[in-house]
Amino acid sequence: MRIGDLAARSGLTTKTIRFYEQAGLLPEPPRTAGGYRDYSDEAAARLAFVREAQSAGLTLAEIRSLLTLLDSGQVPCAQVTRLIDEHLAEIEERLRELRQTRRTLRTLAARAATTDPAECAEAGVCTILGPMPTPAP
Amino acid sequence: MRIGDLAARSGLTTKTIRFYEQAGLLPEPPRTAGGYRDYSDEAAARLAFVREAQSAGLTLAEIRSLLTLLDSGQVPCAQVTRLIDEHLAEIEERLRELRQTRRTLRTLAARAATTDPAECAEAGVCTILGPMPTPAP
DNA sequence: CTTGACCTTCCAGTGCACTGGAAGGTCTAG
DNA sequence: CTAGACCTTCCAGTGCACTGGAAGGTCAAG
Repeated sequence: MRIGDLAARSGLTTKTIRFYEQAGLLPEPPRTAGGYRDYSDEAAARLAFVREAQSAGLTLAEIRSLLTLLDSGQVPCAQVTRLIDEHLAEIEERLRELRQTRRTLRTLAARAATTDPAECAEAGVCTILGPMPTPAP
Repeated sequence: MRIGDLAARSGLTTKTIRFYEQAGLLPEPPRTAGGYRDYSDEAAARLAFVREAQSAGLTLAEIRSLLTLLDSGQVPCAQVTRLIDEHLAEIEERLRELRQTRRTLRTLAARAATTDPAECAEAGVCTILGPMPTPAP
């Protein structure tokens, strides 16, 4: 599979795939006689993993270290488990934050729904952004 | 309140606060005779709102447009409501994504827990990163 | 043999959200 | 009056994750 096919299959650009290779996220594939990169299906799975991890908020550096560990084969799996657990904890934290923000925005939305534009005009500022029920962190 | 106090109160740096002012997120405060910025308590609330919105994944540009709308006073509150609803939808989407990733990582963790390091050594690659139960998007 | 799609490397630029540092002004305590 | 903390502006740099473009090579179809 050439880089264009892999790009199409993974939903990335060829640019991004070369960038990931250079960043150590994707191993250098074999080349054809003409010098083209020749990917196996495994590469697509790897890219999928990268995107997955990325959407979890992991940086490319973190993903690289995770992949390097996974790849090295002679890795203490316990360490892999620890890494995964760490990232799970991070995700839980982000979930909590997001839920908090959703709560805030919902409050905002409710206030906006019951706010008369006229009332906004009276006060100098739209009353929606008033004292917020935002528990200080 | 001077910028250092505001920084301490909001958990930001003075640099960041000036940056936010320059970015149009925080109105230019009045100055003391000596030229120091002189903030009211409202500024702290505004910064809290910015951080809140930011942790929801909104960019500073989005937050600025939201604040500008809220500030202009003569804004159709309906439009504010629409904006908030949009961002709520985005948050819901991010929550969905995060939950999916959490599922994936948990599967990974479970596999790692039941994987014998010896088995990893046999296959060229740690078996944890195998075929993933990742429903293609 | 040429056209066009696709590939190669290399280097530079973008957008976001800050962050650092220089050079200098202000204010309070001793 | 001076030291030190804190403030000012301005400009440049950082880190991340790409993205664009130039200059040129490869390959299948016509």
